[in-house]
Amino acid sequence: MPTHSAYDFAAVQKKWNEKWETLGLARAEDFSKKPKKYALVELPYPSAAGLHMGHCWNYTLFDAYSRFYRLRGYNVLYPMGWDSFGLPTYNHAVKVGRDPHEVSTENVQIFKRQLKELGLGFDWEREIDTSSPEYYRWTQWIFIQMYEHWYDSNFARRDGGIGQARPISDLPIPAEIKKAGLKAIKAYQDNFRLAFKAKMPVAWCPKCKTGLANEEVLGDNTHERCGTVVEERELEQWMLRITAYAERLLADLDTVDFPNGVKAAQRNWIGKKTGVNITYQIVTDKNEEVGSITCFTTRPDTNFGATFVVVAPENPVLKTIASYMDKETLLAVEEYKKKAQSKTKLEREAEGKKKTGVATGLYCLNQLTGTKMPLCVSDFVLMDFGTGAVVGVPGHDKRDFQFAEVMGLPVIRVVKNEDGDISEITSLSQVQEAKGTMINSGFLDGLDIHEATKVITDYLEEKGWGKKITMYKFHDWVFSRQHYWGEPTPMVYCEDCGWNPVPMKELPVTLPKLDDYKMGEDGSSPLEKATSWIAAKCPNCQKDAKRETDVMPNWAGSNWYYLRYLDPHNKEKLVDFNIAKYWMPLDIYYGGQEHVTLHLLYSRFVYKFLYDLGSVPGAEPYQMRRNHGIILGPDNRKMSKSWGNVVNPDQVVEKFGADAVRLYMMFIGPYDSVTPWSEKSVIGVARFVARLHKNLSSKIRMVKDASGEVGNGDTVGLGKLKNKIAYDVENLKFNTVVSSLMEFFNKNEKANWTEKNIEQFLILISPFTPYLAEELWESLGKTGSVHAQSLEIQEESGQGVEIVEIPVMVNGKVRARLSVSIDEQEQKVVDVAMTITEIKKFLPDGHKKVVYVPGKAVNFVG
RNA sequence: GGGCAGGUGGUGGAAUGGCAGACACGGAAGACUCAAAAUCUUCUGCGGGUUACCCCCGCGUGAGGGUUCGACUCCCUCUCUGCCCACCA
Repeated sequence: MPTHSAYDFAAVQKKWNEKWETLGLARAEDFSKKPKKYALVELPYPSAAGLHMGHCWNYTLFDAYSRFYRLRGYNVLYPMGWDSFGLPTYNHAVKVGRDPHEVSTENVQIFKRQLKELGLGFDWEREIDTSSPEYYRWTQWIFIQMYEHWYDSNFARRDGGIGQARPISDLPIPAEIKKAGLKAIKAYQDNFRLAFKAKMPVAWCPKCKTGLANEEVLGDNTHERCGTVVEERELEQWMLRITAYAERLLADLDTVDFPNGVKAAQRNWIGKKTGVNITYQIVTDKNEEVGSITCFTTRPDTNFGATFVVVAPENPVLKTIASYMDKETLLAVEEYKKKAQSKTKLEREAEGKKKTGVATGLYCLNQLTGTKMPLCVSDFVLMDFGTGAVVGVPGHDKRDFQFAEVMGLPVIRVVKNEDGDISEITSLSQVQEAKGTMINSGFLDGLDIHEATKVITDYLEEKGWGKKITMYKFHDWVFSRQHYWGEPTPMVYCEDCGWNPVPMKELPVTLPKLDDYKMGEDGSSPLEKATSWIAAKCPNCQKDAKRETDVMPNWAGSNWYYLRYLDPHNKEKLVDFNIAKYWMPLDIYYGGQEHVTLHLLYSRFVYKFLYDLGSVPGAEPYQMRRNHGIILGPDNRKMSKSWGNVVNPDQVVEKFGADAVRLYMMFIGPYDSVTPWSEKSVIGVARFVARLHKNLSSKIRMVKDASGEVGNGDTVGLGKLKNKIAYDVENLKFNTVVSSLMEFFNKNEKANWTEKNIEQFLILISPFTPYLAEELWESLGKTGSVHAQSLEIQEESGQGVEIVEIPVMVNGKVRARLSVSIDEQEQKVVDVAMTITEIKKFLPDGHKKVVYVPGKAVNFVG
């Protein structure tokens, strides 16, 4: 029931939803001569629960944005699609015993209905669905391209940069490999392919029964989707060599307009560090040499203070020296290994304070000092960073100090603090990590630590003890999932020929329908039971072979979807190059903070790869990125079923009308804020919509009765309002768009409006309240849709003399106001200002100075 | 531990270095009504003065300093909150 007026918004919405369906108002035109604008919101994951408020918020803001730019004469592309592969749909389908294809199709229908009922004008002719074979054919194509390319980091690129993906056939093969035959050549090539298979320890979710990428495992060691504590398993997995693109992913961040936080997060995620790999010989207590260990360090300057070496329990070096360790020690190492693999966040935090470890009984030789450093094992050293081994400098690294304390290892000071302190280091608080000059360090003594780092690095390289190295924190991307609802990996395994890609003309490899979609109890994919689907011919020798049963992760389809909107029905190519050239890069990409290191980084990688292939026109897909905020529940907590504070979009649209909900989405706060839903505030904008309807309806009646002659045109500032809103929309300040509209209407509600004023006002509000504007446009007797009009915005310049009211201040305190022409002479303004009674009252007898800023302020200083 | 973003009324939030608190919610009073809802009108940062009224004065954007004729805005120090990453060598 509408509660605020006689405005029957439900009927109006129904009427226009039906009419708009056929008009194609949001159609974007390839190669149009109008300026293009490609605005993208992250495509949703369609779930049975329907849209949540966050979707409504994001999509409404950019619907308004798109409509506004269309009115301003832009060729706007604002598309929508479905990221429909993924675990939630699969899990839901299995739970209710149905085919995920059907469940997914139904969910899409729910979403589409809801989007339309909010008046969101997407270009539906470009709709895509990542789980449709026509779409994932190209996801598979990208995978095969990666398989058939390697990264030549010395290749001179056409844009002047260094490093490019090249066909695997261009990979130089060493002579001895060539001699060894085809199998050896293939094995060699496999080491360089951008998509390759490798045995990897992989996080395994026992609930979802699938392997996960590191990125899908949260800090507390749980699966981000279901919250289950993950285990670790070794599996043969497809990997994508994203690390090959690390430098370009870093460097090109400078060329795009992303928020600082996003750039910082990506840099941090890539985690580039330069340092030195130092190799130490491992010796027994009888100085028998039994092996060697390489440690990565960013602080070689402190190496004179090194007193021990610690390796991760998983470090393979331990196997090679196992025969020199006693049984007890080996058992202890095994314990640490298990612990390292199943630690929760709480356990890690507890151990952050107290470290434990075990000494192997072996030693590493510090060539600098000639001392024997005990070789220890501890789980505070991580296998997946650096070399999985650390040289311990307890005097100048807090973790090393804690470890030394527990293990009773010596602490040597090699850096003099800035305050000159050179006392013995006996407590954690004395451990100085960042500043100082070298002491007790032979030829380094007296050098600043940064200078010392350079000197020692060169020295170590010269001696052959160490090697300068650049390290990255992130890893190649595990691209296999052991479940059903994803893109089949288009690879076939032949006993004789090994892995080969499915020929292009046979794509897509479609996901087979099954009788039973449940996971096997051992965690095997239901696809493994699809024997007739698995059976394939080897693309190379035509013998019987088997399909890959692992599917791709849910990021696979969403990595490149924005390209398919450009050319969604192309059967020959992923996207036509010239169409891509017209639309790319995206003008703005609006999405969630949670995607900045996953989707946003990986999709940049995929785009760069496609750029190397010559399939797309530029090196970066997103010219501008903005992150959306979060709408909390009315109780200021994150909306969640468990709190019972979820606000349902359907219900609020029914209660307040789509226009009011849209306006509230704009009005709720800055586009990137975290702010609670407040039904009280919805009432405010609903009142405004009702007032607009009532008041403008009667104005329209008056104008029509008097044949357009009644208005005397005393509307104040419609031109200024247009400029203000244009500025606000450009800067995504949607909340002040609404307040400006309210302010204008409050001022002019009772004025007489000319027909022209009403017309212009309706066009102006149409992006924000599309139904109301269209309805009133019709009752004004206008032909065509209000959304197909153009909005004239006058530039500020050339308007003649502008009068502004400026504050007149005495000693910085406002005492009066004064209306002046913006280009009035200073002396004249000051003279007038001095005659104001208020000013005379406060002006000291002999004021020293007057500051006049034209159009801004006058300030008398005493 | 690192990174990023913030701190403005009772609430959500406005403010290219130039009138702090726009706009809205909530609240108060009044109009309409048998009454209520809805709607409309006026007031609403804090403290004080004059309080018959117009008004007048002081204080105020997390704290402290700095730059400036002038600072919510720029700089420094500190503090608190939120988010992200984190035994990253």
